[in-house]
Amino acid sequence: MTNNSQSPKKRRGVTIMDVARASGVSYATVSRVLSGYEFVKASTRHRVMEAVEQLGYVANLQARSLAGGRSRIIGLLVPNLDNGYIGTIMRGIDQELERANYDLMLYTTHRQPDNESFYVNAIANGLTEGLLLVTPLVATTYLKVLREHSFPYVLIDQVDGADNSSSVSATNWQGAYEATQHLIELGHRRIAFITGALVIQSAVDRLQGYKAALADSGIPIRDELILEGDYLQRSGYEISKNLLQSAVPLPTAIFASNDLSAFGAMDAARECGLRIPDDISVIGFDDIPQASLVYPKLTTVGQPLEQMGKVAVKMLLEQIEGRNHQPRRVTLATQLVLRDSCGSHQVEGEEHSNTVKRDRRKPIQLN
Amino acid sequence: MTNNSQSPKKRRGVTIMDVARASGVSYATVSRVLSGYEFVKASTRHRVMEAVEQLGYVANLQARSLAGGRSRIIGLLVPNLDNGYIGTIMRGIDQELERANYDLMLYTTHRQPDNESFYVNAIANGLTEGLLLVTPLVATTYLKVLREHSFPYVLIDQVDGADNSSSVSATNWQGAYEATQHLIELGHRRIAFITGALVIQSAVDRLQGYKAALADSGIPIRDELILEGDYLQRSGYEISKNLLQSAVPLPTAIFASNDLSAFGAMDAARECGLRIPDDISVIGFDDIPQASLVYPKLTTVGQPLEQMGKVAVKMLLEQIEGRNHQPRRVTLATQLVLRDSCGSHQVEGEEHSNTVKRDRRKPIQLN
DNA sequence: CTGAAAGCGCTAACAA
DNA sequence: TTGTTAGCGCTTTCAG
Repeated sequence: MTNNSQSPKKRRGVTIMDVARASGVSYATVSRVLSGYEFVKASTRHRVMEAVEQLGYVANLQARSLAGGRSRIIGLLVPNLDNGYIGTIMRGIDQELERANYDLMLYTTHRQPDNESFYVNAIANGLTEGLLLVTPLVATTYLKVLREHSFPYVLIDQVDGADNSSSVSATNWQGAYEATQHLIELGHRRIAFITGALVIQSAVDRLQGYKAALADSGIPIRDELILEGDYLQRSGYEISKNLLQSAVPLPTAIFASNDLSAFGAMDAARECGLRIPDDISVIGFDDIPQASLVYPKLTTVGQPLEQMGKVAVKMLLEQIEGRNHQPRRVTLATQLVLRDSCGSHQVEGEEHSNTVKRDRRKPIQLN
Repeated sequence: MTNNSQSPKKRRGVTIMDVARASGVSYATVSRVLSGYEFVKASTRHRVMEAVEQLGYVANLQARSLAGGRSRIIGLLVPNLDNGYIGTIMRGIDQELERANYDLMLYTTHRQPDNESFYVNAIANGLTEGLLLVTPLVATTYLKVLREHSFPYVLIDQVDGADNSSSVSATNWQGAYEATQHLIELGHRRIAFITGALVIQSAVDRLQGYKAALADSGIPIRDELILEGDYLQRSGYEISKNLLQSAVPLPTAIFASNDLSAFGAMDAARECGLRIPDDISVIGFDDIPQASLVYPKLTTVGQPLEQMGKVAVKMLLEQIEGRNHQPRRVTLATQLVLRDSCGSHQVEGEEHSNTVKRDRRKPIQLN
């Protein structure tokens, strides 16, 4: 009978026992050395380390974690991997995790949005020491689960309105305000706004910022210029197409709630024979990597995505390592990134009035 | 003395024991039910499942895996997360993993390229059931380790020349051949080529494909038009800048070994006052998402990155699930993606000769 | 069909 | 300073 077992066999590596044998101590001592326990005779430590080296021993995370140790793994829950947005945040997360010597488990939920709660369960029960959530559309139901277990987690680019969760987000309101103001200063008066899905707080904040800026400049808010989108390029395109084909007079600028929908708007504008920025200005939000690749390069409100990832990790580790358990809400500043998709517009029958100037951070000029 | 333990306390969830108690069976039976063991009385199974449901039991992966079960986690080792390339592959991986109900552990090695072997160790010894490697620059040393442990792994976009590893890659040679041929058919004769790092097999293959196409068309291969790059935008830029400032006569087309360096080439061309594709054509390789966003949209050799991810997962699972252990090398077809960055060039003193036509797959026209 | 029991590799008291 | 030992939660024989 041949020995081709059907089930995958577990191949075992060098264990702590092997090291113990090789260095002539009990395996508890090996464990002590490995965990950096202080009171081990230097010579013993030395011998153990040598054996470790020699045998190429690497700890078995699961056993360690099962036995009450630390897995040094944190989980990242994201809706999908479809655009640079997540990727950029991940880069920040990854960098910070590296510094702290943690590993990353990636959970994608593009699957069953409802079932996210299952994940959370599995995770909380499982090998992860903490969770990073980039899930704008979460049914906040499972945040409760996490909190009940006092399981460490941090929300990214999302706040937990009712409850108190730690979160990292950006100045959505202000970013939108400044972007709008920028357009106004360029002379635009008819500024269309494409929202994100309005169940998302950040989307609402951006809308409010837009409205506030208009109001502060005494420009009437026209409902027909506010279109509800969902942060996707496709909807940005369709909404804009529709708008540009029907609105009279045409808006002279479109402010899209995120870069992706701004790309859609650009496509639509082009298809309608409009030149950007000559005939119409477009401004986005996020500053994902593609923003500087499209043509013309997109002027946008930069979110410090990478930074947000980093900060989130820091906050999470604070919780995990027991330094701080109070929920903290950190808000990072957005910054207007001037590129090529916005141009000035001659306001008819009005000399270029000195529009409201507020104290504000200097936008940066990028290429 | 207050009870604020400094170390993160382990919070325990519902265990198999709880379920056993609740359903009045031994915990071994619960385990059986959970693992889909056939010979359990239907009624028992039912009772157990109910308890599971009711208690919200979720298996502890580590315990399961430690005890010889399956963790259903596979590891992905990547150099970094810096561009859409990895992201696209990941998307494919993720999709396939979802179907098979596995989770993903992400290891980024942008850190210490040397230390990758450490990872492999840690992983092989750890919680992962298999490994996907997207590490073009690996010191193949640790592949040996994996093989010795007969640990399942699959290389993506990379082949293991000497040894026999399972791998998924694309038709690099042919893709480059076709791209070059395309340029030739457009009338180009002076075609510069920016290589990838030539320690990478795919980079070499692409170079060979380029040379072969030239040779087959009777066009001399000029060393001064072959520039060694490293797949990065920056080097693509610098190399091209340099070339465009010094070469006489100028090349009429640049074939960059990947999209990123093609972007660099485009930047350089623009800076030199050259219009694309009017003055100079640029063609890339990969077809990362950004390729259709840059201006003009990049004509490129499409690699089925997402598909490669999927196939890699399939192959890995074949190994893990014991269906197939022989190393398999799968090569997926590349496809020329025609966009806007290439134009025809009038060949001087030569009527448009009927260039070599081979049987080839039809390129696709995209926007 | 189901229970009992032996670990998987490691950590963390508890002794010595 | 070091050894002994009891689990962590689960899978898997081995007996019923």
